Amino acid sequence: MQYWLFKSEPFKWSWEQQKAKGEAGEEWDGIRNYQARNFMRQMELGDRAFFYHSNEGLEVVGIAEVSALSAPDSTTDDERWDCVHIRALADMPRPVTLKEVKANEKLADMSLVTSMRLSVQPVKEDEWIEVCRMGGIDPHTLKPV
DNA sequence: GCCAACGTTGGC
DNA sequence: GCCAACGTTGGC
Repeated sequence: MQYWLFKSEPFKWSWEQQKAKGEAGEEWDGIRNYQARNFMRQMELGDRAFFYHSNEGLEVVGIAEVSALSAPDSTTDDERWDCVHIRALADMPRPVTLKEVKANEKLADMSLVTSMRLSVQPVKEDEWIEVCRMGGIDPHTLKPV
């Protein structure tokens, strides 16, 4: 399994809206960046992802999973762009802020810190575990700890 | 609201 | 293929 991070500005598409979609999940449309698109093409069903609120909030608010493989983005006719679907799995019992991530030496190489503007990012396994620990969630059961 | 970082576009 | 201009992202 691979790990990822999706950024969204909450006034455009929030974690609350994502959760409201439930099991059905939702298309992660609107990505117009090659790097982000390429990461989505690498995703597999069941890959886990952090849901991060940018601009407002600036924190990881929940955990989602990839629920559909990358396919043409329905919001454009431009063949270059495709995207996955994701489904909300669990709230972060304690949202992990960007400030906390930056303050944690173990997360110094995390894309959230080093590639600030990238909206879909890979997360290494040890980073995944560390952010889960900070957020008070068990990375396996997704239950609060 | 500002502005730095950075990706994309287009002229040459 | 270079690089200046421009647009967008996102933290502050």
